[in-house]
Amino acid sequence: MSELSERKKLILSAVVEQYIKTGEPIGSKELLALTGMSVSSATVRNEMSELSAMGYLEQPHTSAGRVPSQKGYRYYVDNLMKDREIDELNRRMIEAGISSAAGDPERLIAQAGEVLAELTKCACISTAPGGDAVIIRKIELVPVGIHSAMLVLLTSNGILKSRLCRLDCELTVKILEEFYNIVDSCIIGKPASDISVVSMQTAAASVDSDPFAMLPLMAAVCELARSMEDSRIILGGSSNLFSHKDYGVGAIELFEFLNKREPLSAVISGIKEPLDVIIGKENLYRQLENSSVIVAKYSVGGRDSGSIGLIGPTRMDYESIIPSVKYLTDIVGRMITQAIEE
Amino acid sequence: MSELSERKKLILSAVVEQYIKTGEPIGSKELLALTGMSVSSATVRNEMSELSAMGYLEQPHTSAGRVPSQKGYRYYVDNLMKDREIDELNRRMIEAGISSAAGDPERLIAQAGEVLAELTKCACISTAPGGDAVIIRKIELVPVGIHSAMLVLLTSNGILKSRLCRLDCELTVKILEEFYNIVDSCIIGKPASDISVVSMQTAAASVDSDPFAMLPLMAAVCELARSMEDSRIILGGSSNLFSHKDYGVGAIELFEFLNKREPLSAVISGIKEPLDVIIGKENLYRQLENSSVIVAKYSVGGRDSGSIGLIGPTRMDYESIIPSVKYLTDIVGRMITQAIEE
DNA sequence: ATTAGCACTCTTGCTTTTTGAGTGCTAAAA
DNA sequence: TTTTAGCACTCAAAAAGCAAGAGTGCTAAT
Repeated sequence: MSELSERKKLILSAVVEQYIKTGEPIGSKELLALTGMSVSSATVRNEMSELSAMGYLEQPHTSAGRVPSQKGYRYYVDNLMKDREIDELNRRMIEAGISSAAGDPERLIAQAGEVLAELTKCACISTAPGGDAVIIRKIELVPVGIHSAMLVLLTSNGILKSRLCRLDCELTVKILEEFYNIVDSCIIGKPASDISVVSMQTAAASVDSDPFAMLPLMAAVCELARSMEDSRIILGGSSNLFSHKDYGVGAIELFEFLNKREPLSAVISGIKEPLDVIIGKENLYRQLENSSVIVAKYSVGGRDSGSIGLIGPTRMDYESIIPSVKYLTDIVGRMITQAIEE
Repeated sequence: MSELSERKKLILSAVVEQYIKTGEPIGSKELLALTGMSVSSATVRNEMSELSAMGYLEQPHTSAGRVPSQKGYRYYVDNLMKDREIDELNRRMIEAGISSAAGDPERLIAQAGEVLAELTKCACISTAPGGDAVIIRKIELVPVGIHSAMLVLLTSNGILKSRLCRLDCELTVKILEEFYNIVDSCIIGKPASDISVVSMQTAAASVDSDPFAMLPLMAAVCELARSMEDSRIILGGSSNLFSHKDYGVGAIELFEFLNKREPLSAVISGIKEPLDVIIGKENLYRQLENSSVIVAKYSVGGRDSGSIGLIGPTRMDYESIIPSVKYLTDIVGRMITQAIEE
């Protein structure tokens, strides 16, 4: 597939990089100045013309310069781009930005997304650590009033959710006791995905005293367990999208698409490589056809646990962003591993 | 100040209402058709001309109809607008929208804001219940690993915050015990605003064993107490602003302004009336000069506890939105009161 | 105090012109 | 065969011009 002549590679690469920098189509003269090649502009024009025919470049209209096509970006990312280390500056920013949230995995991921988004002027979607085997570690029921209590649920990946719930009857010591019995026998140590409405109902029914007292509590447990799954997706810095004139008013549509949340998990999950770049129309969703997505997985304790994805215009600075994403997933993985395993 | 003739009032009122409806400037003929007055268009023109001179109306350009000026809106809101009940439909929507979050004050406010924003196509900023006298009701420290524990803090207004924290040494029973001692004696029952870094440090120093073990925990308590204050502001439905063509591209700037969060508390606090309308340039911030803000306070157990504010274009439907806001603050206040006091 | 009539002003939408960057092609040169 | 100079051609974007229409403000009559 790498059948391009060296000169073509040089030209393609220059077009991509310059276009990323300026956003303007590149003409033959400009290109000449840029690369410092010692041929005439006519020669360059011929080469560009061929690159167009091959599908790597395209022109907005007949009398304009060239811009990279989707295929052009792809070739650039796969073959031409240098594999840089992360900028010193970016590294510092990332470290400074996330250090404050070091101990708390959920906050850490949220913070990391925020920092990365700010740094790259992209939107960031990420998943809190989790994966297949989230098990419930601990449940506490803290009485708040006579009829209400705060239910707190803690999972093996260090995520905590809470919810205030109201009882129909008074919250007696007996009820508390029975609640903890059920919890200890049927919930603790189980995967969160196993907690279903029916399993909770049968558990509640097995209780000595009034089982109806237990129901609202069990329902709340279910709801929390469920929300563990749902709320894993975190969106950060989505308003950065407005700063790119590439999108124009389309930014609004994209913004609203991202804010729907539901489709996002499909966007960043289901990659096989540790880092993947999806360019333009390669995306599943029409709404992303002018965007590129860079996703990387992070792993906790040696196993894949979540991923962090960046969304920005196709014309994004791949060469500098990719190392940042790589670095971030790396460090975040290490930090969470450290926080959880003692 | 109510020195306008009846006819002028009728005209001003019609201009405001029609402009709110269509967004187009109103000409003399259209106005005539609208009000059904039995005079000629020339007369109406004279009246409009006077209203312009008085500052209640203005024209985008010489040959266009009139639109309300800021002063015009102000007069309309203060004197002309009918004091309606909330629409049956809106009431239903609100009730349906917030019922699911009934038990949990923080979620309730967030949800209420979301619903109100959706209903009115405005952005909604609100403050979670709190006010001066938030006291700390309960603190739990749930061990997670040997070196880390989840700190959970619950306040009198039903808000719960949690944070995972790491210790430098092992988390022994002794440390737990001493921690709870400090908590019981120095923290529980105190207002959150009293929890300062120094008071925590002295508390930690008073402990038998290694006081350094306690420090990270105390720091975390501080941080949580502080975050009670900071995170009270909730922003909802801000992307609705994009649906108003009034803002044009200015919507982006406004959106970014709102997303900064910091200035928002100044926007919705500091009102004296139970419900206040701030129109256009009356706002403190330049970024809001084309917006109006409707703020209402809600009270929990008889005392002011927080507020809910709507932000939309100056050309918003005051007459129908105001009753909705009034109703929502009312019902939210009642619900939280019920949830907290048993 | 109203009203009819009319001249005047400006936006809006449309078409036309101009300009300039950039190409593609051809024919000559290397 | 590859490169280059030269030139005609294309097309978007900016500028300029034009016609229509809505709406006003003023004046003089009612």
